[in-house]
Amino acid sequence: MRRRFGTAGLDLLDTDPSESVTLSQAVQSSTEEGARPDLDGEAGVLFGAMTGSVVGLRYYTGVVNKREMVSLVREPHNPYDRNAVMVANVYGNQVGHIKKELAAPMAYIMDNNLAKIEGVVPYGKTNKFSMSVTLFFWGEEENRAAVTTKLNHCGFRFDPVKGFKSAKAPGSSLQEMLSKNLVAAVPLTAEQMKNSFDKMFDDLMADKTREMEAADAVFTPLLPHQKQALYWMAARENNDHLPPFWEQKGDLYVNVLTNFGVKQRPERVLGGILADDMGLGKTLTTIALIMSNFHDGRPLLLDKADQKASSSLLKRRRKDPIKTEKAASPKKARTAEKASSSAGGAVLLEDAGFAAALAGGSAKSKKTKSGADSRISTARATLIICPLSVLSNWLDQFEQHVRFGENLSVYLYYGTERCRDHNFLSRQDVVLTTYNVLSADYGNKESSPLHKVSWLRVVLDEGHVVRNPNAQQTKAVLDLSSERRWILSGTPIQNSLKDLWVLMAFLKLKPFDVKEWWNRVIQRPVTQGDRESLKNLQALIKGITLRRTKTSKVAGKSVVELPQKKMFVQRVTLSEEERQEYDLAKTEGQKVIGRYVTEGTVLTNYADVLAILVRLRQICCHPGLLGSYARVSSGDTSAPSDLQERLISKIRLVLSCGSDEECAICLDSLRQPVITYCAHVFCRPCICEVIRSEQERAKCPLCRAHINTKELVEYPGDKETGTSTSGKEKWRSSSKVDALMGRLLQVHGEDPAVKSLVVSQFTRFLTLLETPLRQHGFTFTRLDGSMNQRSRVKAIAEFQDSSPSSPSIMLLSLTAGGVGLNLTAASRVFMMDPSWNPAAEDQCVDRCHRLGQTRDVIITKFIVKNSVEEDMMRIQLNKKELMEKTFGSKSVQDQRQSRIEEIKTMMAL
DNA sequence: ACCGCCGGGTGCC
DNA sequence: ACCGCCGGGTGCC
Repeated sequence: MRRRFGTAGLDLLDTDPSESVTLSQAVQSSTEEGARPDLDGEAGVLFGAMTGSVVGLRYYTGVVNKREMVSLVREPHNPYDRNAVMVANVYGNQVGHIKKELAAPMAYIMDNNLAKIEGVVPYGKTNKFSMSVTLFFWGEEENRAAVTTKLNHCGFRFDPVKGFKSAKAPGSSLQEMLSKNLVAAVPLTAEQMKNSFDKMFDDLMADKTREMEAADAVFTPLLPHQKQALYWMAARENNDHLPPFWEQKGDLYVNVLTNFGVKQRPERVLGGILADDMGLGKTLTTIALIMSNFHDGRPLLLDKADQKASSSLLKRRRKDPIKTEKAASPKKARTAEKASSSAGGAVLLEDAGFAAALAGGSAKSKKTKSGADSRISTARATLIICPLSVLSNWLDQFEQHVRFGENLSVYLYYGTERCRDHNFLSRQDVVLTTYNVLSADYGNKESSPLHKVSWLRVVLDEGHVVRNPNAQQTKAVLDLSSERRWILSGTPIQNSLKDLWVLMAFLKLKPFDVKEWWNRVIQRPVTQGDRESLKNLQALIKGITLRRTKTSKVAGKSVVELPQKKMFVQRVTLSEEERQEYDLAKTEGQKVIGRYVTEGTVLTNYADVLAILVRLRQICCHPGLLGSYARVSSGDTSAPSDLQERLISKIRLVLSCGSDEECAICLDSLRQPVITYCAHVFCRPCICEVIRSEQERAKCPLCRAHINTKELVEYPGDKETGTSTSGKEKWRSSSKVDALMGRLLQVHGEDPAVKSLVVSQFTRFLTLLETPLRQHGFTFTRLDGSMNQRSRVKAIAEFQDSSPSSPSIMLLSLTAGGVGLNLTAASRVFMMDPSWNPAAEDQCVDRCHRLGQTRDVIITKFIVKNSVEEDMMRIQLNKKELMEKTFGSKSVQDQRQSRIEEIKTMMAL
């Protein structure tokens, strides 16, 4: 049986390992989301705390310190009492049982998932037979009554808040906890989360500036920031420190967060997270690490000159010179194995550990290594797991960066013909596989070859893909056995703090590899805004992560030198005809909105207001953008009788043209837009969160009308009505189109090799632009949100191609593609219309202003004089300033008010 | 456990 | 003596 919990055998006091494994597994399984939904992932509220007693201490070996956190585990099959609740320390060693009177209501509460109960031992062990424990009850508000009633029925009562002083685990007195709970738990958005993490990494660049040269076998010269990463990674792998939050106190090693202590030194964490931004060369750095830091800082392969020159000195440490394994394809594998087994034992090496490693660790040895010093490693191979899409990239990069002729054996463990002999695998230098293959193998547990090898190093490429703790692939990854572990990821936090748990578990950062401790000590307190815990999290991440963004600076110098980025605003004057049309629409809009303003119903009619603004913005681009339905907008008169229909037409009005409206709750671009019966558009997750937290009392954040989940109408998607726009009608230009064409011709005249991005929020505008582009003989391609994956990839590849026949222009919708989208072929950007969301514009520019860009990037923003566009620009600037100043912490009321002000300004009201 | 509880021994002071 | 009191045995769930 494999030890998931892993450390049971480490406690010296633990006399019967087999028993403790079972125990550990009980702890483990009780914290896993299993058959019943669990609470510990969700924050919940603290119902209260009380003191209980732990009895039966003399029968168990688990020890606890003063203020140590303990876990409570139900034992429904206990032969003496089916209500039994056992108490275990952080390593899962049993300490005792909860006294039976109290165990009765606790069992009821735990079995019905009414609350999550957590224990802290206030005094540690004061006598041989029993001790007190402070119990904290956490749960959903709706279960509070049930919990209190049950406890009262059994004669128990929560301690009064005021008199409560004892049992203070760090940062967790009842008072503190209750007061924290009064602060509403506002979940961070993905963007806020990303920002706070980028900030977290920022201040720790300074001490990570030492460099290390790669081994000679690495052909490609490393850039300075890559040498820094290499130094740091090698140092992490060779470090001899206690893991974060562990301290030596007397003869004990104590975790200062949980106050748990053991005699056994906790295992070192060799590895971490390389979280550099895309394009900084994580792959190359990792290859350099593999080549340069084999055992004890020595390179994996010694080059020929070195071998000769120092052969006598190095005799005992040098690699097998007759090494012939080179199996890049499964077919070669078998022959390679034969060759190596005949040559394998030929060299005598005195350094047992090194020798064993060179020969390749054979079967996974039972984890007997205990002391940090006495371990003898037999591991040789590095296992790299990556998504299928980058598999070939790894092979290419090994090929490209490792000096030609080196006997590096890289085995691609992929395809039905893959060699499943774990002895063979453990003799490789590198084994490359995918998450799919790994978890497929893991499906037949007994026979998963990758799980039989003791790896020197396991690397999770794009490590953020391992996120769901219940997924087979996660279990497969966590169950690998390795000395050193690395996670490569540009975005270690995809959505929330929750995502980090798997990464901590993979790195075996005790005690966070067990979810209960991660939740209790980090996740819940941090999400509830506890500063102390956030500091702890920062310290934890800081210690194990290296992250540089393309804008990171090291000692005042940019990590990556990017070409310049220059932004120009080109003001466009409307033609007389356009101006007339614009002013007409504006007067009409002023009337409508003016009425709303005097009535105080701007927010109630927000969808209409937006539609009017969109209409004005469209006229600025091209009067032909006004689709037939857009003209119906201003009043409410001609709307269809059916409410559903009317709402759909409204939401379509706001979104169909591809405009980038934002959600009033998250202030970010709309995701999964829905419209309420009161005609306001939000992200579905945002508005659902409001409804969930306010229940029946839920009101629309914009107009305070009652809302509920059933009354949300989805945006049915853009049905391109494909009417007037397709070239049939007589082509008519616009001032802005003319301005663009003038620029494009100029650019082309100066240097035909320069490529441009033409960006708009209105996809219909992009379509319109196709006509003049064709007329002037430009070749172009297009990328917008409506395209499927296949055609996207094709469009990007075409555009990035440098051949003369490749398109020189890409029509790009502002929000198309993720952050990863790489359009470095372009060095000119034309922003056809301003967006409400400045971040969206920055992100868009970053698609070409990124690593790999060789030219200066010139951005031209077209802004129509005396129009909403100018107002939008101004508002954007204010917003940016405000965000920087206040961290976006404006109250909802303020936001509403400033929205109204914005609209009034724009409509000159 | 320097307790509580149980049950046997014991019985004026 | 159908009590009180004493002191030894005993002890999680």
